[in-house]
Amino acid sequence: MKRKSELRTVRPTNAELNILRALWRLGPSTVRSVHEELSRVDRNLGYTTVLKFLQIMLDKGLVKREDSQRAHVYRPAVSREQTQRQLTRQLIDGAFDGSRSQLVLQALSGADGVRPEELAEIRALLDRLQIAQNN
Amino acid sequence: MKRKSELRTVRPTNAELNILRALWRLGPSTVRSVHEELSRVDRNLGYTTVLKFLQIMLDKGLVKREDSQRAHVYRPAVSREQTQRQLTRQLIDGAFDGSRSQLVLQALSGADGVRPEELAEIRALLDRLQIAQNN
DNA sequence: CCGAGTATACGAAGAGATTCGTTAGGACAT
DNA sequence: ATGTCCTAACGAATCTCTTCGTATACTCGG
Repeated sequence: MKRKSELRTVRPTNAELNILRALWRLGPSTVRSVHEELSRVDRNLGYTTVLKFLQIMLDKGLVKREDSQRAHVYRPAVSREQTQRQLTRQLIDGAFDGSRSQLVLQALSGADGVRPEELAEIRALLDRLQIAQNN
Repeated sequence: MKRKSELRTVRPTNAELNILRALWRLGPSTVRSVHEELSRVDRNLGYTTVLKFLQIMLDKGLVKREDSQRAHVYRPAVSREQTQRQLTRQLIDGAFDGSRSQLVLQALSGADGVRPEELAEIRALLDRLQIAQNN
């Protein structure tokens, strides 16, 4: 009696996030595909574990399912960007007292490896923001 | 038989992070102080709940305790910055496939409220990074 | 039709996180 | 000394997350 009552999107747990990442990489996939993909990294991950998670995530509304075929096909119901936004906001609120820029500074400082083109991209975004503010 | 075996710092849970934030704000505090501080936001938080968490956190090495007085005084054993770094790294790895700059772009875009001085600060940091790279 | 192989569904165990109730002891005013 | 008021300590209930074992059902080649 709760399946349809998703006003806001649910926060994926760590394990769920792993599954979502596989789905974002692979696109619509069977349980088997997802399991194989994740097995590359975690050798001991069980098939039914993945299946169970996908069922849970279906219930939470994190994935959608096409079950016309015997092997059901799952796909993400939340976008990568949307999820990244959600988790980032959560971190900002939870650990940076709501200060977006503190997070940015944290992420950039001690930066051994931010590539030049990334720096340029960030700089470009800053320019756009600053222009927007001057209006 | 595990108290002293902290090679790396433990990831604080959500509730623990709340307590740490209170301690970072207040400085060394009794259970009562922390409880009062957190009660402002969560009206229903019990005193013994806070006490229990502080005991757990002491065990995990997240806080230190001065128990010469009857009312023990707790203080953070991990710094705010250290914890922010840890959690940020975790988010980058878990949700941004290790790309620091993707997180930065995410945090800045859709930015309704990044104040001008914050933008300037970020820009200054970028300058420093770029100079460092040209050496 | 039957068995081997592959799928989903279900339940439950075990670990971790969260929250308190209850107990017991110290301080101190009466 | 006794009752009141704080305090810490424990243990336990509850919830969530993670992981599988087992049961059951479908499919297809022989």
